[in-house]
Amino acid sequence: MDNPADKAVEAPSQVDEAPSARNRADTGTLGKAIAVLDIVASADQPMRFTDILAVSDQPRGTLHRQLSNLVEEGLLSLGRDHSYSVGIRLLKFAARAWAGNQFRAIAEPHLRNLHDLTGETVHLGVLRGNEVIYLDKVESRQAVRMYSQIGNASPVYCTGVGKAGLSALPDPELKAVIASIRFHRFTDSTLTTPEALLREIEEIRASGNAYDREEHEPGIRCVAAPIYSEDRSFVGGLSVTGPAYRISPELLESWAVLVRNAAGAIMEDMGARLGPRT
Amino acid sequence: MDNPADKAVEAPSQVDEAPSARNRADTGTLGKAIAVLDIVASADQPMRFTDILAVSDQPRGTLHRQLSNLVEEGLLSLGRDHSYSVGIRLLKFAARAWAGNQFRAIAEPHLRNLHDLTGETVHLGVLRGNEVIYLDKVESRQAVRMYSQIGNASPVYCTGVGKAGLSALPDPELKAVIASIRFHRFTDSTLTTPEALLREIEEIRASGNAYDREEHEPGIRCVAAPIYSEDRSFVGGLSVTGPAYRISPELLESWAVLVRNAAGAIMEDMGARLGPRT
DNA sequence: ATTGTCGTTCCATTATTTGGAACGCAATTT
DNA sequence: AAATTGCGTTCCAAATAATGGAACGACAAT
Repeated sequence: MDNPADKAVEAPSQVDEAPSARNRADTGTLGKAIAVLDIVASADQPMRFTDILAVSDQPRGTLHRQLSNLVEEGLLSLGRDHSYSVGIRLLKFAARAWAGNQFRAIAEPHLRNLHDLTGETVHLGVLRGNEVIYLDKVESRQAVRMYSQIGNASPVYCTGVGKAGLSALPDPELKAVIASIRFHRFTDSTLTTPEALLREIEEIRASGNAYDREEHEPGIRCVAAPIYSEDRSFVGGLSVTGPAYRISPELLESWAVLVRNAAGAIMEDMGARLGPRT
Repeated sequence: MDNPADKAVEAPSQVDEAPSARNRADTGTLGKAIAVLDIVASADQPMRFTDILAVSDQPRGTLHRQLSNLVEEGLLSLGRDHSYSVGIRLLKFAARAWAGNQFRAIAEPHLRNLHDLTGETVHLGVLRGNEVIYLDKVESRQAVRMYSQIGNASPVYCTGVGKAGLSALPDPELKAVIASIRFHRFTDSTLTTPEALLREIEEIRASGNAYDREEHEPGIRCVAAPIYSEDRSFVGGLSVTGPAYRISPELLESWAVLVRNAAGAIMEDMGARLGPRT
């Protein structure tokens, strides 16, 4: 594996204990088990015991019991070749999470409207740590299978929705999230340093729009805008995405205001339906 | 092969720990936390603390910490009105579970084929305890939104896929599952006793097909067939479903062989791709 | 003001997780 | 064939985290 520019191996004394108390949230035994689950879920292929042992920092015996419990609960499934993969029980949970998600339900008509206006694919996502999780999407040709994008987790620093979300975070949290990123160069345009990212966040805050200029996938551009609750306890975004050959930078920019308006409308609706409370 | 008179015969040295020893699978702290998660996920509406307290048999302090941990981990989300709902982090896990699921991938072309032959909706599901979880579906009009059925959990005893799956279980497990069912009468035709269910399982074993004759939803019929691994460690099924006004019992029965063939083809494919190993 | 409900916090007791070491089994090497 | 290596699994005393009864604070209704 090549580590060209992401040699930012450690910035040791950067974030001292206090600010980074974010991820050290002490969720006890559950947290450790879910961390193991996350390792398996984040892998591109089924992992065997030793693979997991290498990346988790748990001792053999402990890890084995954690995996066994996860399997027993149906959160993982253990193939006959001793490979672990994510269990189907999670489908049930996710189906409920999706169907019951207020934000998604409120945003949906606005996504459709934005799609009608632009003719391109519209995505809705929320920030979760240093990832963005897509909640919904609207596109013309439904040839793509369900679950295609929904539920997918992508990095914050090279997606429109991700950067839009970051721009809505208060500075302390923003710094904490950025500090937790391990930058990977997906394309020539990918931002690979905290400094470059921070600089762009400032621009996004000024303009109200984030752009993905083929930073995640070559040939894919998008314009996004942030969506957030008043207290910033909830942060997400929506975006319009299309192929570079069809979407010129100028066209993309002409959609910026539409995206901002849609984001604003969604926030207004959320305020109306959730917000009258102090 | 049928064990006709295996009534309440107790196999003394068998698993007679306790009738409910099944769910006492000792997954420790994790199991308790997931049980709480399941309570929230199974509810039709967001639950408040006291609601959960009433159905979980945990003391206040304990439950509160479990909920807090689940929220902290993103498996639950806590609304400002103190209501808990399933967290979006589960979407990420589920997306991986779905995309990486071998069974689903192998079955997909057969589902499409079955849909082409019948013109009606085809479902694929697996057994999970006394529920069936739908993994995939193929239908003509994609008007229904994604996640519509996929990931949904339905009772085993009143769905085609569920009863088909049950018929593939070895008797001890079958009895254990049936013992764990809390029967609910959805329609006039719903089976509501273990005896009636067992009787029907025998018929399914004999014929190879399970039917849902408007037992779950009025006006909805389906014919199903079981799919299982050789050692029965994995059990599921597939079905063709349609509205009663369009699907006569005779038509439904004429599809039975198609459904059985599709199920057989899927099992063959699974054997080829997973099975040559002893 | 008063009572009741609900969510939250506290802390000594208790039960669970922990993790180093050893085991059993294949596949590979000598 | 015998020895070795790699891998998943099991065991158990020590360490740690979960437990749960009780008290607290906020808010609403009386």
